[in-house]
This record gives sequence, structure tokens and C-alpha cells, in this order.
Amino acid sequence: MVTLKDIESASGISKSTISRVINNDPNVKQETREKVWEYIKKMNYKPNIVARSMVKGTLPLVLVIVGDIQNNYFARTVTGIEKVLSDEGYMPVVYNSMYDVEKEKRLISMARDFKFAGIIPMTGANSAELEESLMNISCPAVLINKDIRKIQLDEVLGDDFGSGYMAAKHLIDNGHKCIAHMSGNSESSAVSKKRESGYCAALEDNGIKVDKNLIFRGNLDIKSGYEIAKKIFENPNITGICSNNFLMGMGLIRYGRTVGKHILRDYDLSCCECVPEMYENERIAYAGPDLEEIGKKAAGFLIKRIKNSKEPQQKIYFAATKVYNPKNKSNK
Amino acid sequence: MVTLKDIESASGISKSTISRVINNDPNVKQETREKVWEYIKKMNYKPNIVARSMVKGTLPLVLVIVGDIQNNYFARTVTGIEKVLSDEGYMPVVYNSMYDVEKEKRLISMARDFKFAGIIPMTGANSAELEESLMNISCPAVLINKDIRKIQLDEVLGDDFGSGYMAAKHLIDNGHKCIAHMSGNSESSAVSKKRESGYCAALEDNGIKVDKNLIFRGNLDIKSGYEIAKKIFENPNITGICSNNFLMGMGLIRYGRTVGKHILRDYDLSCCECVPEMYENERIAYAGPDLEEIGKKAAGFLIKRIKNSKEPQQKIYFAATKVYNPKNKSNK
DNA sequence: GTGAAAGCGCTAACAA
DNA sequence: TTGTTAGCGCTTTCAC
Repeated sequence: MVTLKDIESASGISKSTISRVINNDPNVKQETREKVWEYIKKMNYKPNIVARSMVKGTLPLVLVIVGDIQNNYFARTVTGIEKVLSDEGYMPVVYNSMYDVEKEKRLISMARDFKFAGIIPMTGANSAELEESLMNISCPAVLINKDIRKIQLDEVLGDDFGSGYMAAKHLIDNGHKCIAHMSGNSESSAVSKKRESGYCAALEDNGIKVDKNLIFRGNLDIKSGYEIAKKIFENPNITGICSNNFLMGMGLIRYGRTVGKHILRDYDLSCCECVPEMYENERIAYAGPDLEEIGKKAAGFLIKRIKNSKEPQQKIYFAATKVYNPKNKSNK
Repeated sequence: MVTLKDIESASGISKSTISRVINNDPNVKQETREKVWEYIKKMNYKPNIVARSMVKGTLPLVLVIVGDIQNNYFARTVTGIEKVLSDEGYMPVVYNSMYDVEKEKRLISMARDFKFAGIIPMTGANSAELEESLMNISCPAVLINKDIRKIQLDEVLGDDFGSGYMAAKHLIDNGHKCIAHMSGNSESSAVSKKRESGYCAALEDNGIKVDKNLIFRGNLDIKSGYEIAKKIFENPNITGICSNNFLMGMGLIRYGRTVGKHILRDYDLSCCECVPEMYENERIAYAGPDLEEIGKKAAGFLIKRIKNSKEPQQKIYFAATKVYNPKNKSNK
């Protein structure tokens, strides 16, 4: 492995100057700069990231914790995060916690031990737990769709209340009166809670009384949508279903199949988040912010912090947009 | 951050000895050892992994590349890998390449730059490409279900031929004569190719002529199963479908739904790999090796290599086992 | 069984 | 604008 020292002896230019060139220090004569690059290329020099990190104190790694990467909500956000981070020379390390709070804690402390440069936790942990974990780690963090009080952090938020509201409103506009809501476990998912509030508000604003028996809670995956479906089908009055997220909607559809119900024909379904591209042609309405943009923004914030920006922390909200593919409307 | 030096001054024991204790060097008096641990705990000392890595030359990170983590085949294997690696103090870094060979190459070279300790590529790249990438990286690698000629590496293989054979045989045993096969793109997936051969062999062994028009190729995800379904439904003779993997089977089921076909009732479906736990009660037959065990074995091999084992490289084969949940057989 | 000293490859403060 | 020097925190000879 060729090191700075090797280039020093080959070129006669000191390590410091070479280091300056690599790190784009402006205080190097143009001529020297070019000569250095020549040698770097000729000798195929690659800086030793670990050695650099020892001096700097951190590795250019960023921990991204997601509840469940199979969940499109996370997957799309991660896509945005990855793009920005790798462009900036950071290596995103994405972990699936499966909403296991203990695992999330372990990961966060691992990030500390490994001297990660930053962390973007989109965890299942509630705010208090997360705050506690984050207190003990000194690296910058940016939150996505979390609500934290004690620590001052940059945050990027999608308008989840709006998503819930719009998703429910769509069903109301289609004439439904008895609308079920498949929700998350509200103590563990703030996002899900807000969407649920949006659903409730939409109903109330349109003169429909919120019936707690129409709100079914699960843990946001296919399996729990599957379980909830059983209960929904017991109530013949329900005609519209507002699913807190896409995966639960999937579970619903799957269970429907096993009992001979074709959800997308017999019911009106809308989701409080963007559906995967592949499903955009289905008769599923959905509302939500642009997740990839959210990811990009969050990663951008993080990099600023890593680079020691002293700007005051900020929160940015991304509005929800409702999407419905009309070409399938006729299926109804 | 408390360092060795701090413990040295606090305890009066030299850094070297403390380092020895941490690294379980037997040449330390029991008494000293205990005293050192006392200080380590009291002062809450955590070794600086980056500093250690600079001396050692590698970071305790292991790169795991998978084609598509949403694919249960990879997900289960990764579960096994993660268990073993984290028990041994390594941090697995899992990347989704989405079968993008260029991305895989970038990841492998990133692993080199970051001085990863090892790599487990379960990539979409074909053997030649992979070999080339692996040549340029000096860290240990263990292959899963790959076939490589030029380099000598440890390998863990599932019996994919057997899986394909058993999956198809199941349908034959159920009386089907016209059995479609949903396969992968054979030049990019060796696994898929072997399963396809198994399917062909099962047919031939049972006096059924292989009809190339019954083999439909896609790229192993839901979307392509969805597309292939359209073609399968055009052929009214087909009664059994042998899906190369589970995701394509999913796509088939989904498309069936949109045209009013209930695959699991109207057809007999079997997959050449284990299905996700959640689907184990469906009327889907499946055959394949225990993926988590494969992952564990691969990680175990890798750790041995990292620790500089000089044993000759080895290949291990995991046999496929057929599973079929009889309690749903009556649905037929 | 233990400590002193060298050095991993880099950056950064200080001199020149 | 450049070079010299001093570390970053650890492991690893080499003496003792």
C-alpha cells in the first residue's frame, strides 16, 4: 500500500504539502498542486481512511437506523439519504431494527464505539428512549419525523397529520360514511399517531363522528394488516378503509384473498403514505410527502453539522400531496 | 474520552500491560489482570476501535452485499450472518445492490478503501466480474452460492439443483403434466440457473418432455413475476407453476388477483426456496436449504480467515429439504 | 510478567 | 508557500 511517505520520497515534496493538496487546502502553489496530483495518480495513491480518521476523531460513516427496510416508507427515504451521503464521501450504514428498541440502543452505542461521524435514527423507539440514547452519543444527529424536546437537533418532518387527513378525506369525498382506520401502536410510533389524528380530524370536519371501534391498531407490517382484516370484515357497515401505512394495506388485501374478498374492488382503500411505484396503477389512493426528498434534506443537514456548522438548528416540514391515479377509477 | 494513558496514570500499570489484558494475552499475572479490569470498569474505558484498526490494518467491519434485501432468500441468510458476526465483535454492513453490477463494484472498492476486515458478496454479478473485483481487494471473502474458478475461496453452497428438482417433483407427484417454470435471467444468476436445471431434470426423470416455451425468464422480483403471469395465463394447459423464487411467485399471485384468478386455488404453486414464515401456512410448496444456517456457516468461515487460519479452503454443501404444510392440502 | 519505546499513516500547529 | 515536528490511541517488539 503506497503511503504519503512514499510519495514524499518519490517526489521530494513534503507529506504536509501533499496532504494539503489532497484536502484541497488553497494555500498551495498551483504548480506544486499539479505535480502532486501527477504523483498521486502515477503511484495510484489512496489515502488511508482509518489513519485519517484517527487524527480527525471520526470515521466517515453514518448510521441510519430504520424500523423495517421492507417498508417502502423507510426504503424511499433511505434512497435519498444514500444519494447525498455517498456523493459527499460518507458511507451510509443502514440497519434494520425491526422496531426492536433494545437493538436500536445497541446500534447507537456501536456507532459511538466505532466513532461514526453522524447518525440518522428513524427508529421505533419513542421520543424519551431515543433522547436518552442520543444523549450518550456525541456525534451529530438529524431526526426524521420524530418529536424530541430535551435535545436541540435538526429535524425533517413530513406532514403526517396532513397525510392522514387527505387519505381519509379522499374516502369521504367518495361518499363513504363508515371508514375504518388501520393504525399503528400509538405509543411507539409518533408518525402513525399523527396520521391517525389526521384521519379523525377529516371525519369530524365532515360531520362524521369518530367511532373508536373503527380504529384498529397493529404494528405496521403486513402480518398485522392481515390480522386486523379479520376484524374489519366482521363489520358489514365498513365500506372504506384508511390504512395508516402501505404494508398494513397489503396485509388486508392478502387476507381478503383468503376469504374471497377482493379489497380493491369491494372496498375503497387509501393509504397515509406514498405507495411503491409498482402499485401506483392500482386503485389505491394515497397521500404523503416526497420521501426521497426528505431523506436528501436530512442527509444534507447532517453533513452540515458534521462539518461543524454553527447555524441554529432547524426544522423543515414537507407537505403531503395526494395522489390518485384516475385511470383506474373506473374499476370502482 | 478515557484512553489507555489515563488508566496508566491512574493505576500505575503500563499501557502495554493494560493492552495485553484487553486482548487476552495469557502472559499477565492473574492479580494484575484483575486490577486492570477494575480500573477499566471504574473509569468506563472503551478501546478506541479506530486507533486499534490503524495498527492492525483493518477495521472490524464486514461488507455483505445482497441483490435485494426484500428477497427473503437474502434476508434469511443475512440474519444468520449478522448473528455470528456481531457475536464476534464485527459489525456487518449490509448493502442492497439491486443486482446493479456497477454498484457492487463500487461497494467492493469502498470496502478496500475503508479497510474492511472481510466481505461476503451475494451479488448479482456473474462469476467472471466478481472474480475480477475480488482480485483487487486483499481482504478475506467467503462466497455463498457462487461458482468461481480462478480464485481459491471458502464457499458455502445450497443445493439449488436439488431445490429446483424437489419443487418440480412435488407438482409432478400431484399429477401435473404441464408445469410452467418462472426462472431468473440465467446469465446473471447462477442460483437461478441451477434451480432451472433441477426443474428440467425432474421433468425428464418423470417422462415429461421439457418445453422451452414453458420456461419464462425474469429478474426474480415481484414485478417480473407479475409480468410473466400474463404470459402464463395465455396458456390454458398449464396447471402447475414452479417458481424459481418466492418473489416471482408473489408477483404471479398479485397479477392473478387483478384478472380474477386465485392462484393458490386454481393452480398448484411450488417455489424453489423457503418461503417467508408468514406464508408457511399457505398452499405453497417449497424446497430449499436452511438459509440462516448457510449464513452462519459463511460468517464462521470468514472469521476464521480474518484470524488468519491457514487451513485449506473448503466448500460446504447444504442439502435442500422439501417442506409442505399438509394442513392446507385439502384446499386443493 | 512488565515496561519503555517505536511506529501505524495521517493532520495540524508552528516555523521558516 | 512549504517543511518540520508533534501527536492521535493503540499494539508490538525488545529489554529487563
